Amino acid sequence: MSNYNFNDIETKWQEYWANNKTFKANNNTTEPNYYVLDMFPYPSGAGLHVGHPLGYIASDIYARYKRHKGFNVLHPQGYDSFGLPAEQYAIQTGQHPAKTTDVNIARYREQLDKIGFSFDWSREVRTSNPDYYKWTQWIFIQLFESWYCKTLEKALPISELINIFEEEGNIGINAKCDAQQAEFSAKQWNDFDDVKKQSILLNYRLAYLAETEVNWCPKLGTVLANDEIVNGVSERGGYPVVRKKMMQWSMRISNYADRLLTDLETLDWSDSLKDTQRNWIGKSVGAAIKFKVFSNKKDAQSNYIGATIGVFSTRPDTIFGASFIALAPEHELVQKITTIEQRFEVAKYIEETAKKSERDRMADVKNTTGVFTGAYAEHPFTKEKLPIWIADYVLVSYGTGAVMGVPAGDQRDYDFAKKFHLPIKNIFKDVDVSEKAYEEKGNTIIANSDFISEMPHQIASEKVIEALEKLGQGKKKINYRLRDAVFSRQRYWGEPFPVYYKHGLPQMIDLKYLPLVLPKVEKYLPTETGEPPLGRADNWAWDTRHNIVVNKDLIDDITVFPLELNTMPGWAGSSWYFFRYMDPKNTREFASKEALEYWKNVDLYIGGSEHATGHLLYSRFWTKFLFDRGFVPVNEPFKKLINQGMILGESAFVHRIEGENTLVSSGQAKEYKTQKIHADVSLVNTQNELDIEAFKNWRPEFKDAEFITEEDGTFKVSREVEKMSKSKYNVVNPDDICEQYGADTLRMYEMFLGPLEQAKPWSTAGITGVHNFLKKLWRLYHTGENGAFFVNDNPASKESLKTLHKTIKKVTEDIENFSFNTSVSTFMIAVNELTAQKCNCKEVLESLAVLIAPYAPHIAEELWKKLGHEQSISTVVFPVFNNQYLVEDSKEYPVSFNGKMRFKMELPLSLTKDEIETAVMAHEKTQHYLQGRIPKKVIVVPGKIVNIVG
RNA sequence: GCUCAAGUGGCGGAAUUGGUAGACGCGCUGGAUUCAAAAUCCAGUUCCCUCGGGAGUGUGGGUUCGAUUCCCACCUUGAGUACCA
Repeated sequence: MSNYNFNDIETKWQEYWANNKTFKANNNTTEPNYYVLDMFPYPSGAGLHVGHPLGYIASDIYARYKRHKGFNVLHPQGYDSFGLPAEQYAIQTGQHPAKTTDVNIARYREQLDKIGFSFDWSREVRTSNPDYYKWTQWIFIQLFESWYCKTLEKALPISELINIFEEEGNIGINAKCDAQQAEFSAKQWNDFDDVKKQSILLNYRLAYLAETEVNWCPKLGTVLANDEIVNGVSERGGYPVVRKKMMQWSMRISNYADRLLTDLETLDWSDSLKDTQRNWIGKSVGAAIKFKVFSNKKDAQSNYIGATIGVFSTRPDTIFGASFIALAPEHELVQKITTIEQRFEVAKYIEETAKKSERDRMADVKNTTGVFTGAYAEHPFTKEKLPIWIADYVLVSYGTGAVMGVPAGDQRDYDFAKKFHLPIKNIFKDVDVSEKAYEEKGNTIIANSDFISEMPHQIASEKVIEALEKLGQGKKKINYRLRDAVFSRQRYWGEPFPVYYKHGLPQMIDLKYLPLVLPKVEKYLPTETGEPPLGRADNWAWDTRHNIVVNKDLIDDITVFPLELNTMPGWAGSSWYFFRYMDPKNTREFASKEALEYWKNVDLYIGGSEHATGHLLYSRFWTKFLFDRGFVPVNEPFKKLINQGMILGESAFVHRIEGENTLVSSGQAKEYKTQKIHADVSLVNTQNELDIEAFKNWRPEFKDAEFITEEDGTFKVSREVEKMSKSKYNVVNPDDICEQYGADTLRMYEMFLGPLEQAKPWSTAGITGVHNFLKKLWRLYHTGENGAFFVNDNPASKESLKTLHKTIKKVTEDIENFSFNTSVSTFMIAVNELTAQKCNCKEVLESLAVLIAPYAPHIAEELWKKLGHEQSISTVVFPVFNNQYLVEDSKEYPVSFNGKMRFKMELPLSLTKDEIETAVMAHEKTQHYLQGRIPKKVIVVPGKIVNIVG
């Protein structure tokens, strides 16, 4: 007697894989290699729910499949273990975040192990481990020691830049750096003192220290990157965010904007994800135009105040429609150009707008406000004097922080002109702008515009740019929305910067003395003086004579200096971890040249789309940088990327009659005015019946509540699909599923739920179908007396071979296309057919076990062993599809005409090629299609398709 | 507002170089087995119907011998982004 005892089987094989290091990847083989990666998890205290493993299961199926196909597969896993929740827990409890993190990781590992993943755990990485963040610090130093040459479009060592400065100054340098950098000659450079030189170099370094306007979250006590803010509040916690100027480390990611954009073309990612990154980078092509500023309307050179306002416009063709210039309230020229009469008004307006938070400003979009500066800008062609206004619809952080107002061509300019009674000049042919602006481009023809009248808008744009260049008042310009990434966080639980400050200038600690390990602090909060938590550490100064960390009392600014108090953001460690897996134990390099050369980049990366503008962009940026500097051999980290869809929860609700302590079953709820209250899904069975007693215990405030049931006496809840989360009481734990149905059932069911990339609700109700399938599969191999294992060596029947090869074909295609959901169906059909055929043929059943192994590895291993094999099934070659088994037994021939027509026709067995051609030509539908036309050629692909060309 | 994705039975979903729509599973109905239940097995299950058939893949058009699939317009839902000049 032998039942499908999944718990025993799974425990047994999980131990076997661990003990035999079955999935250990080799760094040096002659076989082809393949790198399958999951986005490593942040180990939160809540543990895993059934949604988390979805992507891991998919990647595991693919990794196992690739092993069967003879690849040396790298399939590692680790933890993104620096992060906010552990720190906030530390603030509340005083427990060191490292401890919390270790506990959480242990729990994660336990949960992951139960699902039977083929991870190579010998390569585990943890970003919070000093052996790991040593190299995060090292990469930071490399960024600091690099600049970006625009001519070569690559990062170069800063030492080369210094050489150029010494020889030629900075006049010939085509670098992307801070725009304000003044020109200097070689002689001037050599005469600068060290402090001056260092501060100039900071303007070129890829990691640089600068006073920047940042998103400050007072509640979290830290700055946030743009991608960490959602709807004007912090992504984590939902706290308000304000703009604030602070001295911060930043990354010059904007240097890479163009490459990050164009190289998207080379990647096998989904279009929607590429689009998200394109939008985020936000390239727009247009013109930079300079307007001379005059103190009044009169056309006299004496009124020119010696300043120009630069604007950026994507529509230089509309320049003759400009009727005003608008500046952002924070624009640096505001003070300089405002006339005496307008000073008071302007100051008042700026004060008002400064008070508004980012959020208020967003909420207030429809409300057009502004104030006149008293100054005028000269139109470069008409010499007309356009009034200069200040308006808060202009953003200081985009373009130049100033726009030319063209009411006819832009709705915001139009609204502004209407409100302040500025002229609206129609510069479009046959277009009505009396009600609203005309923003379409299409085939617009320009009118009333001097030398560009009657031209289509694209040509007009080019002509205007040409003319501006002649005047020296403008040129073609490409603008990006992507801004440099702030890299400092005022937190404890992150990588310390390997930086100390000598006379206020940052100095890097040499690699030899890394890692610079996080110091101990008694509290994880900022200091009373507003310094980050590291300000509380006593041992936090750098002794340059002994190259060690010492007590900060010893700071003398001669040999002992203060260390940086900020830490790195969460994305630092996750931007390069995929390289570390290649050589995780290396103490001399972040990964050896050989390992990097062997594995190259990640072949398949699976993870959530929420990282589109964060992790995935930063990783690409760092990889390109490391590539430029020759540290890695690849320009892009992730060749193919799949976003798994989220698994949603099915929340359960009980209906409560408003104002009463009475709960009513969902079928009766329409009769009353009710409100819905979340009930824990574990208290509800698959028929949506609530366990009333358990519910009362769970929510004691309903202990005495009255329950209005259905007529049959049951109490039903209503269901709604929501995100799976603890607060919605709809979390399903994978451990429970493994316990009740087994890991193989969980794995197959998660795949069966629907397409990998699609969001879908979890419903435990349907799991029995998949579980039954595995039981049937088991029975297929146990047809002996009393359910004993039984196979025979008889040759396979034609029928069974057909079933088998149909299945091989479909499953292979499915795996290659990541349609894991349909191959589960294919397996079900195969098992049903083989059962009906009473197939006991060893040969067929062996192949079937291998086919199923990537999906349900435990049962496959067990069956494989019963079939008499010693080796793990994971070493077995995947079955190969053989067309002949389908052809020989098939009477139906799908027919395709020149790629346009397909139908099935009944043909006798074993026809020759010529006979098939004749039959096809005589076929009624063929005749109908051809309608007397004579085809040039008939192509016959055995058993599959007939193509008629002509 | 803009960008993208998706709309198919009671439910999750199959089916694309355009060729029998609804595979597979859940649920439901009936039957077998059982003292009974669970489990298992078998049959049925898009809708309408006068049992001959008719309608049908969000809506309306178009291309085609033929459209869930391609094209146009619209509606709905979801995701991202948002005063980006």
